[in-house]
Amino acid sequence: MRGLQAKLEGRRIVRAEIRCAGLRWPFPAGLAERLSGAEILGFRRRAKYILMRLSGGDSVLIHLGMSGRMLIEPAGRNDSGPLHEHVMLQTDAAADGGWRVGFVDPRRFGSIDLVRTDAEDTHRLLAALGPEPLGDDFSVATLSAALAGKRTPIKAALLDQKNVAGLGNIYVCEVLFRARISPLRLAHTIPGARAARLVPEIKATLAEAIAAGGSSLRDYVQTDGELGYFQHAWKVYGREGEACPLCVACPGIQRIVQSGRSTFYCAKVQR
DNA sequence: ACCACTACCTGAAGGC
DNA sequence: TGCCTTCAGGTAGTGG
Repeated sequence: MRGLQAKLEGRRIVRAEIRCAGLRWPFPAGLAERLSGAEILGFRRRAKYILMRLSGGDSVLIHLGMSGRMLIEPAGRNDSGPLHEHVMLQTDAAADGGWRVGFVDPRRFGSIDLVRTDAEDTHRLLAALGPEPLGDDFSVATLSAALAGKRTPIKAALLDQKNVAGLGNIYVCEVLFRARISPLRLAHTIPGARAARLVPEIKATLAEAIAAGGSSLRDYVQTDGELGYFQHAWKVYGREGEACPLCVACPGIQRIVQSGRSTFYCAKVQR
């Protein structure tokens, strides 16, 4: 997001190449034509979506799925880019020579759609999303209300984007560990003292992740091989069998499967 | 209504 | 060495 804003805001798209019919869903009709010639006015994030606002009243709704990334390089290359670069935009030369923006997504879980800027939040993918965890709308009171009466495990409830938007599997594991709450505990037992522990940990974990430049897949190596990703700070995720950082004589970090997803936790610390 | 489970996709990693 | 299987992730849709 920060790189996108710094390099692309105020620039005009002079070329758009669409190299496949779609990813998670088909691309909207006329995507290349509606991108070409538009000025990039700004960016906004909502949950795991990026919204790129264009002149002309369109916003581009982008989801990076799990393996997607936006590759920004100085313009000049005329080849088809790296493997799995499905969409490529080029901006005007201006003072810096322009940029080549590639949407690269090997596993094709990402998506790109268009939505009218004045109705962004009514898009079917955004309409039902819960509050932004870093916003004022997300509080002990609102999370408690969302979880009240739910018989599903808290792990699944935090992954449900209707309750809180933007948490993925890794962050939910980390957040529950930091709040010392068992992932198996039913959601309706969280409101109250446990929610009071959980909410600050959700905010702190996401704030740290954003400051560190985001997360990365355990099995997906960035092409630049750059280190310094948030994964180095994971306390439980991917650490099955390792010692729990908070207790000495416990059996260590366990891996279980909930809702078809891996959960990592310490059964002694998390209750 | 609520909740659990699966399909979608590709590449990495592990087993034989 | 190389083929085959398994697994990871987010979310819409299905089935219970």
